[in-house]
Amino acid sequence: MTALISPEVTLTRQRSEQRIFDAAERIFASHGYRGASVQAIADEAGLPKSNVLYYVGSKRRLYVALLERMMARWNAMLDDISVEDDPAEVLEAFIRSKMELTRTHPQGSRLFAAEILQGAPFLQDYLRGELRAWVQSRAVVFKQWADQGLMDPVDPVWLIFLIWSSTQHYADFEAQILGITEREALSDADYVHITDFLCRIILQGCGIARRPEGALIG
Amino acid sequence: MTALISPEVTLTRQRSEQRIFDAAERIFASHGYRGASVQAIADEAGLPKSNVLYYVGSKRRLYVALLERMMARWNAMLDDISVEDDPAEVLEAFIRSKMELTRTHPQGSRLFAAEILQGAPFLQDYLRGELRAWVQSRAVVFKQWADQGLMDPVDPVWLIFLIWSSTQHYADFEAQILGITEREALSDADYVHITDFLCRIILQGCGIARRPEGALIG
DNA sequence: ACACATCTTGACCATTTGGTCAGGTTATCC
DNA sequence: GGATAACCTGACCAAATGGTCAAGATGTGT
Repeated sequence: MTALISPEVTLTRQRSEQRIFDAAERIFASHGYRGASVQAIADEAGLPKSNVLYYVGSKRRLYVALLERMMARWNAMLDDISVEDDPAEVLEAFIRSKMELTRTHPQGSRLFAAEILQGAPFLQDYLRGELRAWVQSRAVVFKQWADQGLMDPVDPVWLIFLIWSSTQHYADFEAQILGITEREALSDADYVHITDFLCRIILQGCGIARRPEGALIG
Repeated sequence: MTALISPEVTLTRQRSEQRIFDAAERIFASHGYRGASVQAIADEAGLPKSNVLYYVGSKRRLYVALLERMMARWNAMLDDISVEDDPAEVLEAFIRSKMELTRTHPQGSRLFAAEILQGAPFLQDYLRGELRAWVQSRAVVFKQWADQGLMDPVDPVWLIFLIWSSTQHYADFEAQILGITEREALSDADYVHITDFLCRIILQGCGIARRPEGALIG
């Protein structure tokens, strides 16, 4: 096939890796790192096992690549905030974008959950580095908002975890939710309702006036 | 050893099963059903593999027994409610007991999460039967409270999921939480703070007056 | 048409998997 | 001190595991 200058990537390779990655994400999401077998991933992708290994090198490398892909999506969602911003807008945007990540990438969300469940051996650096810094920087701003009387004085870190957990849940526990609510799947309309619900409860729960139109209240 | 009338259980058996169950709960919680190996469980329990299998019969039976043990704990937590009850008290008790389950049985909580993550193949009946009925019966009462103006008209089912998710999170995502908050473990004091935080946000978020002392408000 | 890198895959390997079993040890009741 | 049921475990098994490799198929730039 085409003789390419080193770092470039064939079309064939792109297509195969796409199939493998998507298949692997499903399998790893369901069964975790150890519970997933290369054979199962190959079957899911409709390729021979040796072909899968030709592209990804090893099960471990494939898993790490998938985690990195998911962390990249996560990072893409996180934008900066400042004290000058409106708490209502920021928190609502935060909830909505996190929920959107769950809705558009349920498998990736579950993959992430499975990794945390096994003690996050592959994510220690990320959690203790980037993500910790991210949380702490938001926490500072939340604290300032509370000091200014723009929201109730709640612990910012638990608040962030509340938003993460309540949205993440709709990917990780989808099977439970579908079983209980007698649904085949969660529709886009369901996601709209749930997101509105969460925005409402959490903003009101923090004592944040919703979209105060004007400016400061304190 | 003692010749026992059939259904009774030896002390030796009790002790061995205890060790095996606890070890298995840890391993299954970390790695899921497929990812856990009998050998790993045996090592964790400090017993030869054949001895583990002597007691539990098979990996599958062990897993199912553990799920049942966890569901029993869950059921023990769920008590009945009626329209006459005080919404604030009921919701707060609900949050507190769910959080207590998470705190006292983190491994079991994670085991449950892993089972749901893999699509809940062993819990379909439970989810679509008992648990669905439980949710629906609470939903009816919540709805009546809302109609009486005792709380905001929020969807009861999403509210229940919010409580489940925000509490469950502290078991399932413990590794993430510890990494981000620079903790070695969550202390009892942490749990108290988090529980208070969640009660506060969720009750206020639903427009429920906290412990109104007197009686109805509507 | 030739060269050459990419791709494809069945055969194969050592190790681990869940599970069985036979032959033994232990403990307690009578 | 037997009798007997419970307990224990190393040896073993077929199947599945992650991974390697060699030999060939494919495609494209020149």
